[in-house]
Parts: sequence; structure tokens; C-alpha cells
Amino acid sequence: MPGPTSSERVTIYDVAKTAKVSTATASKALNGTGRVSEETRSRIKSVAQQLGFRPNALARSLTSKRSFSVGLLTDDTYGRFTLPVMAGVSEGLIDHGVSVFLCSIDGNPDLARIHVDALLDKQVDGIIATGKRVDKPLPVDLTHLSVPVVYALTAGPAGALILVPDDRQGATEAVRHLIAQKRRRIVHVTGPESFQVVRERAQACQDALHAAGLPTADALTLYGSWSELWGHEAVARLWSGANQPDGIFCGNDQIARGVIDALRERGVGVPTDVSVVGFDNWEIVAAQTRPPLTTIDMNLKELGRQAGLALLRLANGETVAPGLWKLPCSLVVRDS
Amino acid sequence: MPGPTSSERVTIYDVAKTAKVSTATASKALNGTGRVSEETRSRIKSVAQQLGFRPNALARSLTSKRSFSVGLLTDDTYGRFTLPVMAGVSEGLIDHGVSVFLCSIDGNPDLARIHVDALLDKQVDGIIATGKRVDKPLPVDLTHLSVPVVYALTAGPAGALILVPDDRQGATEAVRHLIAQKRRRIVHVTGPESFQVVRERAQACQDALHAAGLPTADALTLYGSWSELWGHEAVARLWSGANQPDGIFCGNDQIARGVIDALRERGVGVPTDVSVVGFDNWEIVAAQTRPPLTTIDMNLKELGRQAGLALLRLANGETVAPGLWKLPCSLVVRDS
DNA sequence: CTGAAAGCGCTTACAG
DNA sequence: CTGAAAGCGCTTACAG
Repeated sequence: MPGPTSSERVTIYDVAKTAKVSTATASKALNGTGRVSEETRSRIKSVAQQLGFRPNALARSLTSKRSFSVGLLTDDTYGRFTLPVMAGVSEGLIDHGVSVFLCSIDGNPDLARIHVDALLDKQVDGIIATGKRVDKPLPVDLTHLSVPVVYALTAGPAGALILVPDDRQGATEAVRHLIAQKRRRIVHVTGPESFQVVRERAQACQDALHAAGLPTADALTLYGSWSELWGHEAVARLWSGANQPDGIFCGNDQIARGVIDALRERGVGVPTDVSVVGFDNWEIVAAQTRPPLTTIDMNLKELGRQAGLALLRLANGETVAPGLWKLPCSLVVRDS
Repeated sequence: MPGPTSSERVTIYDVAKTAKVSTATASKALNGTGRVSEETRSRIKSVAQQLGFRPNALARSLTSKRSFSVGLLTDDTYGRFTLPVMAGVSEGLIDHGVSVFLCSIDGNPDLARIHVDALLDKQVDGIIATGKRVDKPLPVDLTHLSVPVVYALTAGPAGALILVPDDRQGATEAVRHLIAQKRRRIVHVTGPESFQVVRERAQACQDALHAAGLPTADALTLYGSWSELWGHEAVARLWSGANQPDGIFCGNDQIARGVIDALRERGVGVPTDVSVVGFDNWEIVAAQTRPPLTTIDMNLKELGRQAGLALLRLANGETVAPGLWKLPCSLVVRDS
């Protein structure tokens, strides 16, 4: 049996020749398109298999107008947020044969432009924009592109498809958990009020307390920075007055860690005297607090997966409802 | 002046037609190859510019046999190590017009195989393999591929090009810093001895102490886990005997954090009584310790950049010295 | 210096 | 059901 014509990569031409058919028939047989007799099809397939034929995706893309690759723009190089999103995108798409170009833009508009142009030149089927804040857009205009765009964990223009965690729902879960632990004096220690997520979580917290008939005075939300230090300060402030809380919902895990450390230093038992719930489920923080932290997971990997699949549908010409998709968060119960 | 023939993307055919030359000439003019008169060249270029011509990279790759894309395999989805490496690779390569396919394999050999096949189908110019441990290979065989492979922060086969941080040098810097702070009783609290980096750092630590004429009894290296908890335990052990250290070099920042917290809880001053140096410069840990942690940065982004550039040279047929490239670490001085 | 032609490796109407 | 031909958008010898 004749082998491939050269030592180079085997092409569909080699397959066709070996199977004694035209390349057109070979193509149809291999792709399951057109009408080919079962006998011919299986013969061609087995020949392809024997020769180790792998189609050149570039050539295929040139005619099919589908590159089976997408671009992922991120400006959160060192952050913890986009990594799981990226992993989810990649995981969701590889099953469909699509690969993901990673473009780290580091907040640099020129670099972003260069990356976008490179992606377009490479005929990507679409672009996913991801960031670390749902209320800040990437420093590059992605409207009027010739390919679909999906936004994940970053702001997008009106009419765009944007996927974000459901902060309200997450915060509600956190507070309900505290209430279920029989906590009655619950406060919220969170980040800077300038963050939209901060305001949403705070509002959801208030609403949940209100719904349970618990006190919701404004003073029960303490805004600060996203740091452990702020957790310490908040505890100092709370414990300087009377009427100390028995439940603390923190805006992120770092604050929660500061809170827990501060409570321990004061001899306040967690969770015996005070229950604490964080937000992010940042393993490295949440699992190392003493006791390990009960917190909210934003399911970012799943968010990434959905972003990828939505983009794929768009690229396939299917219609996808645009707007803000809020994906559910989960409560992760540990020991705090 | 006639515009592009259709509302679709403008091709080199449109440019040639508008400039009244052949596509061959247009191609040469645009790419700076072949002989074209200066007049023609600039005319073609300005036409291309006006029409907003952007070459289809797929078509170009089909003939040129260069796709200007590479694959990046990583099995450290949630880790902090490969993210900067990836960013460095992307940053170093985009300047050369090459884009990076991100493949997160999560330790799954089948998935890895699927990704590699997809990359090969897409005619990548090369592959970079990255992991989180220099002494563990990825779960996929990358030898005998038709494209060059570079390993970064992961084990590779004999004869391969492998880039890793210079752990010995990093550890030496750490110890020298402690010595420069007039510390004389220095111990090393580190991770599991099963990690190659642990053994190398420990050895370098011993060597540096020895070179300075300081005590190097084996007991001065304490092996444990990569956790804060272990930092606490190590301090408890060290302070239970006599002859307590005045300098502690930790195997990573988490251990260092545990050590610093434990010292504070005992009322031991850092850095007044004891100086502490970590390893990793993991911002989120190092910057939040009290006091902020002096530590070693592995310069992973630079490592990634170099890996990308090395791969590019290989892809260009240039010769690159294979073997283990140890890239320098830097001491980052904070307040501990 | 410039262009006609062939080719990269596929797929897709269109005939037969 | 099968194949000859054209085409995707470029580049590259090869002539002129």
C-alpha cells in the first residue's frame, strides 16, 4: 500500500490518492457532508486513519470562513478573577474544537488595539472581553467589529451580552446563612463604596435583613478598603461601642480574614460568639483562616464556560439574548 | 476612486486593482520583499492604507508555512505561578505579531492530548509547556512533535530547552541579606523535602551560611508544608528550646506569614529581634503581612518572555542552546 | 521593476 | 454516488 507522497504532513490529497477517490469525495466522506456511499466513506476514513491524516485547519478555515479560534482579552494579569474565567472559556470551547488566544493587555490601550488587530487578522470567530470589575470597561472599543463580542466580568456597551456573577443573590445567600445560624445582630464590612459590586452586595444585605425583620440601620454597613487591615479596623470600631454584632458578612475574603484575626486577638470566639462569612472563595485566603472561612463562590469558571459557549452560538449565527446575564453564586460552608 | 469590490473585507486583490498593479506586486510592496520601485511601493502602501487593507493571516500562513501563533500548555489553572509566565509569553511575542493559544489542561492527559492535536491542526509555530513544579512533567509527551517545544517552570526531557528560576541564587540572596542585617543565628523554615526547589534552596542556604562562617547544623533547616500553619509550628518549635534564631529564611511567603504572625503573638519583634525573608513575592501575601515581607521574586513574567522569544528563534530555524536555563531571582526589600 | 501562473490544503457548488 | 473545476486570499518562483 502506497504511503504519503512525501515525508511531510499528509494531506487530503494523499488520502484521496490512496483511497482512489477525488479529494472532493474524500473531503465529503471525512466531514460527513454530501452524499457518499457507506462503503466509500468507511474506506476513506480508514485510509485517513492509517495515514494519520489530520486536516490543516488553516486551509479549512480559508474556505469555510470559520477559524475555530477566538480571542480572550484580559486586563487582569495578576488577578485572581480572570484566571478561572479563562480556564472556563478554554474548557468550554475545546470540546467544540475551538482554541483560545490569550491577550493580556495590562490596561494599555495601544497594546489592546494591537492585540485586537492581530486577532482580527487571524480571523477569530469572536472575542471575549474579561476584566476584574463589572463597572469598568476595557480600554478598547470593541463595538463595530466584524465578529461577535461577549463581555465577562467587565463592563460592556448597551445592547451587548455581558456575563457577571449575581452579586445580589450571593450576598443574599450569605446573609441568609448567618440568619440560619441564629445570628440577629448582623453587620456588613465591605470595600470601597465606589465599586458597584460593593453597593449591590450592601443593598442585598440590607434587603435580606429587612425581609427577616432584623435591624438594618445604615450604620450596619461599614465601607473601607479591600484589605485585611480594614478588617482589623472594622472590628476595633465595632467592639469599641456597645451592642456588638454576632454575625459579620464581609465584602471579600481578605477583609474576612482580617476580621477573624482581629476577633481571635480579642478573645472573641468564631463561630461560637460571632459567625463570619466572606466573599470570593479565594482558596488561598479562605482555606487558611483560622477557622477556615465560610464564603461565597462566584463560580467564575462556569461563568467563563458560559461566555465561551454563548460566543460560539453567536459565531454560528444563532441568536442569543443579549443583556446582563447574572450567574448564580454559591455558598461554601466551612467553619466560620 | 473605486472602493473595494464588495462590502466584505478588503483583500489584496482590491488593493492591486485600485493601485493598478498585479497582486504579486502588491504583495511584494506590502511585505518589502522582491524588487519594487519606490514610487510603486509607496503608492500601493497608501492605497492599502486608504482601503483599510489588513492581510488575512490564514491565507498568508497557508503559503508561508508560518502561522504566527504558538500554543501555551499549562496545568496550573488556579495557581499563581503560570499566570505571570503566560503574561510574559504573550507580551514578548505580540511585538513579533505572534499570538498565544491558551490551553489549560488541569492535569488531564486526555485533555492535554486534545489540546496538542488542536494546536498542531492549527499549525502553531511552536509550543510552550508550563507548570508549577520544575520537577514534575506535564502529563503529555511533547517529544517527536513537528514543531519546537520550550519548557518553562516544568520538567522536560533530556536535551530540551527548559527555563526555570535560579533557586540557588535566589536563596543565596535571601541569606546574604539576612547576614547583611547582622543576623548570626539563621534558620531555614521550608516546604516538603520532596520538592526539588526545597532541596536546592536549602542547600544554597547552607552554602551561604558556611561561606560566611556561620553555623550550618542540619537542624537549622526545618522541613514542613507550604502553609501558614507550618510557620506557626516552626516558631513554636524553635522558641521551645534555647538558642533562638535572629534570622529566618522561609521557603515561601505563606510560611513566612505564619512565622511573622507567630512571632508577633509571642511578642518577638520583627525585624528588631528577628529578620524574616520569604520566597515568591506573592503580592497578596507579602504586602499584607505585618510588617510587609522582604522576599525573593522569581521574575516569572520575564521568564515567560524569554521562553516566548526562545521559542520564536527556534521556530525561525535559528539555533538556541538547549539545556536548563536558570534565570535570576531578585530580592525585594520590604520591612521584615 | 512588474506580472502571469501556480500553489498552499482544503471545501463547495455544479455536472454527470 | 462521484469527480472536475473553481475558489478561499495570499506568496513565490519564474519569465519578461
